[in-house]
Amino acid sequence: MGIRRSCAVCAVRAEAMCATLQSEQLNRLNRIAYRRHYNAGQFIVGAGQRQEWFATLLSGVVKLTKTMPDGRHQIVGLLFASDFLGRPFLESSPYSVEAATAVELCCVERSYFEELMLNSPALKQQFLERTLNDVDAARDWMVLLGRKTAEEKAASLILMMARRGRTGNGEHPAHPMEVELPLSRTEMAEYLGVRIETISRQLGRLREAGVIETPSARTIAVRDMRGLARLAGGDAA
Amino acid sequence: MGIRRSCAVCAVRAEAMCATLQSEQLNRLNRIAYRRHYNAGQFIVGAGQRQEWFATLLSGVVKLTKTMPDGRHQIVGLLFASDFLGRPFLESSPYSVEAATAVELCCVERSYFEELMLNSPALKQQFLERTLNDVDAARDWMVLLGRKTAEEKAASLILMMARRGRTGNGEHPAHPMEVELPLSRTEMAEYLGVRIETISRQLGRLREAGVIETPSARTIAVRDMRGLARLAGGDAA
DNA sequence: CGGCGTATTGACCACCCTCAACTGACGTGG
DNA sequence: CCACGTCAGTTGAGGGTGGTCAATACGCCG
Repeated sequence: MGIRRSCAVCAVRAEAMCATLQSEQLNRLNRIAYRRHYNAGQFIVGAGQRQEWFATLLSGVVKLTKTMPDGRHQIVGLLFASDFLGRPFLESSPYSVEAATAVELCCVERSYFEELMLNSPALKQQFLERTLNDVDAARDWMVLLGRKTAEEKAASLILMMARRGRTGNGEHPAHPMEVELPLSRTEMAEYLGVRIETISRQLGRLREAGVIETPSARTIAVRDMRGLARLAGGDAA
Repeated sequence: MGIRRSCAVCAVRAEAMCATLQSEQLNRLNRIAYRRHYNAGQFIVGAGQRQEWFATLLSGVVKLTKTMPDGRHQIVGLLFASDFLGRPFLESSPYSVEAATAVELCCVERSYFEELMLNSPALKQQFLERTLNDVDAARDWMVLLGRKTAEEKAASLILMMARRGRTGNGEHPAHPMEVELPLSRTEMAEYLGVRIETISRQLGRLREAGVIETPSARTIAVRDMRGLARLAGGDAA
């Protein structure tokens, strides 16, 4: 208490989109931005729904999912800390947005953000480059979904998580490096385009191959990063 | 002869990104833009290669493909007339770019385009909105790759082509509506994440179901658009 | 007509899906 | 303290979709 929440002490400030803002704009942002909290599993925005605000993800993991008329799900993207949440210039969200873990957001009104983008070329540039990266990431994932085997898919996911969720303790991470999965087996399956049983079996195979250990259902220890990358089918995907 | 190629008579001017440019900028563009031609199958930019120019696609179809170390291919995007070709703000192309049909491009130097985006907020806005649409399209395709059956994939592709390649002759297109496929069977397979033989068989099934006819290998006549959409698994993907 | 590349068709099989039973962790209540 | 229910994950058995390999048909061109 006492310390007002402020951009100055924001944990993701350096990596988030607002990093480009000038002090004057930042002061204003500081006054009008507000927080939202969600528990794991809660819906944030439904598909086809209009979202009246945009946000930067402060902590937790958010999943973007699409659902077919008959109920088949596909996770089409994950958001991590410092990522932007929202779809400007479109009336309704093209997918549903859901908290995969407990989530903390830093939000601004839709209209404010759109105005800010008009007045701040640097912000727009930031947003553009992020969006271009999103396209690249989505296309990378298309290779995984369309061309990789179940084992390669599982290995690729663990690899991605290991690279994202850096422990941050220096150049040479601990061996075996532990990865906390923000996804349940069901969510892993929805992300990789396979069934949950297949996930279980492939994790078993990776364990038998000696490249990972599974101390608990949500924890994976990578024993052989090189071998894992090889089983993932090469990173040129 | 006589008529100098000019933006004023450009067939895709209204839909292309340069539509936002003011007359002064357009005059300059008119002087320095130049054309490139490619035959079907030719490489335009190799993966990992630096592209010294960007372009608007005047005619033809361009495919963006990714290749795994062992040679597996996945088409991760198609470009049609008026689409933008290039990846600003990145040193090397994240995929290889190839002509699917004969292709005509209207090109400008990379440095010129990047400068133009700095000076023209409207152009940058255009580009941003296009890129956001690319993300949405890629994510739609992720649903197809991860969740649809082979039959749904085939139906979805034909449906997409039917909607893209409008004959332009009014509200009620001819019945049966003919679609000229810009892709070979191999390319269809690489786009849908299946084998070429599967494409053949699924087209056969759609023919037996009475929703399409195949007058020639590259021509598909849609007899029952509604039925095709149903077999495609619903458009909420 | 022969040759070549593309597409189709057939036979077989493997990978992954489906359905089902089982295990383990956790929480509640008797 | 243990019985019981619940939920997530694992494991097993069997089957279907789509992959693999091979032969055949078709279209185009010299």
